[in-house]
Amino acid sequence: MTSLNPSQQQIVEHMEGPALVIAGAGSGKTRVITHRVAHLIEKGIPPSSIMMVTFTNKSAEEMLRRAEGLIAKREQINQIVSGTFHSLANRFLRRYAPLVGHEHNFSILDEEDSRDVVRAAIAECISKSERKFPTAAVVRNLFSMAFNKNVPIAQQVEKESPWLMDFLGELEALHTAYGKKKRENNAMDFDDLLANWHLLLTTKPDLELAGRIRFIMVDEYQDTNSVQAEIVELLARQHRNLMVVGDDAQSIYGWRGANFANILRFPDRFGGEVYRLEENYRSTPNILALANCSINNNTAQFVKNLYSVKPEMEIPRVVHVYDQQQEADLVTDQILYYADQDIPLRHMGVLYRNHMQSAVLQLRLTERGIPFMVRSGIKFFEQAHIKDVVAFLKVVFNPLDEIAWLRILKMLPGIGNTTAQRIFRIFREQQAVRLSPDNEALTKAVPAKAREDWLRLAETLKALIREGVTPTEMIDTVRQGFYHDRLYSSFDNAGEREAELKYLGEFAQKYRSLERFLGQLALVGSTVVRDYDEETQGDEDYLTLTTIHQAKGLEWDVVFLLGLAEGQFPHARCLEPPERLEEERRLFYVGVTRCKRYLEIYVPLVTFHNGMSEICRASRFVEELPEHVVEVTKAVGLENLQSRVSRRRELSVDF
DNA sequence: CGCGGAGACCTTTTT
DNA sequence: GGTCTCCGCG
Repeated sequence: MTSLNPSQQQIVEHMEGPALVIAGAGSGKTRVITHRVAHLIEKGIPPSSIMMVTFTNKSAEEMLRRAEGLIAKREQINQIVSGTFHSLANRFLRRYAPLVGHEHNFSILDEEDSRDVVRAAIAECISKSERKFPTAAVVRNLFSMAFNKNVPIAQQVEKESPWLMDFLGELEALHTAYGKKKRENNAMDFDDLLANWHLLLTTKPDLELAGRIRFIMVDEYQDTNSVQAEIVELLARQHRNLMVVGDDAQSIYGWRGANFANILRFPDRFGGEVYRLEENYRSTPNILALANCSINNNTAQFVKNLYSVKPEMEIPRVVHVYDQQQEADLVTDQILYYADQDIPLRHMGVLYRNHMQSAVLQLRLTERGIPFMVRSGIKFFEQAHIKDVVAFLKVVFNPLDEIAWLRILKMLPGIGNTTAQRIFRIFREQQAVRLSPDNEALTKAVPAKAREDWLRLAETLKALIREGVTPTEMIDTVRQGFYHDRLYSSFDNAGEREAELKYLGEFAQKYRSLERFLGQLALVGSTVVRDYDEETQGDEDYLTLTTIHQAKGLEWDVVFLLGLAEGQFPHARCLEPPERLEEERRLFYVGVTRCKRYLEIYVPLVTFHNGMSEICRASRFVEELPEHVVEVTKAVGLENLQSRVSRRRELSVDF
């Protein structure tokens, strides 16, 4: 599609007031937004007064990439206020942090860091009682859920985790302690970014951002939670030029508080035009038929009439396979088959429900020499050695970052949790000391065993705080100096890890300031995954592997959907209540509608569960499809497998 | 108080 | 298969 159709054009030219765009998969949602932004700029609206916001990093990247294709002037693109809610919150708060009780150089806690802070708070304020207190992970998750749904802790516990009712008092005390600790450490977690942004917009409506933004475009509006929706409303309060775009059928973040009722409420709250886009430009009619049949099994879905403008093509395939190994084999074969048909690898995507489902395939692809890029999986920047080195940069940036300090201190032999905390406390009391640990009071707290390494640490830190040191230089300094021995003594694959640290240094070259680099790492980096194939560089052709959640907004000619087994997809935890299951079905819908031409769905007979193989049934999402929309095949040798599997199971042989 | 080993426990999806 | 927790030794 090269030009806009009339209904898209109409939306693009919609100049004033609120507008809601309800648009099906493949109907050009993001396209409408980017064209509209280009249109506004053409009309002379300053780019710096236009905001494009969305929920995930991937869609934010995609949005900006597409805008680049439409707007000639580089500096105009750079001026557009564009990103995820979290990245925009970060930008805004860097400037105004003192108004919410933080310094400008606040740290951003990732999920693991947050858990550590919660753990520390538990240790401090909950006495070891007879009762077994929930783990830090459970507590943190609870806090986050309550925030995302915008309800008090008590209500969240009562509704979703009644087994924690006994701990209600402790949990509330802990929540306070957690907040206090974050303030002491000059740190915000992901939720605080939004909460504080929201707070500023409410209490200081005259701050720069809200007034300057005249046009707001929100993509994937069905994925916003109530806090995000309110932020948008507050930003648009003055000029009311708010356009939200979404598709209730693609709402897949309900589990973290997203509420597609936000879409429904929009006309009541804002009024304005409602547009619908139902023409699908992406998929063949055969794929859409499958998608429509599937989504019609949802009762809480608005009927949508997606129709394709493309000619009929191949029927989507459902392939029954034995297990993940065979699945990986067959998918690899098919990838090579399509490659022979002159379909480049970059037009093929492999999608799955959870990261682990891709592990076997990654191995197979490597063996067969197919270059690929994992868009989501093992989180590269969250591995221990990466975090170890980054901790040094964090304390340079924010000397109050307790988590990072403790991490560093505990690397010294003879220093464990207790000593590390004692040292940190002394350090914090003597604010003036800042980054020079070769200080008397501190040195006294260091056990003799660690004395030598302590001096080396002091030296390293001194080198890092010199004026004008770039993030890359810092990383290299730590890697070659202080961290080198530790790396080789504590990991058996130290060589590999060192190579990854070198890569981290290269990655950091894009960032001159520590603030930008650390921000990137915390907000975007956690999902950036390094390409596994070393040769996958630059413009080389590679296959994409991704979770369905992160595939939203993307499209491929060939799509492989893996692991359509009951319990995996839909996931065992999402069978109840019905809303959960319907969200899973929407997830399937999202996966299917990523595909332009050739869709292959794989159904394994055996899956892994708790380290054991288990027979499972085909996913209901496949079973409930009418015969005419798919072509079902069984992998070679599968005919007798059912009985073979049952027999093995009786003998309880592990296979 | 650090540290290593043994055992329990969970392993959805994202910022 | 990997992380988190607990326990006992030095």
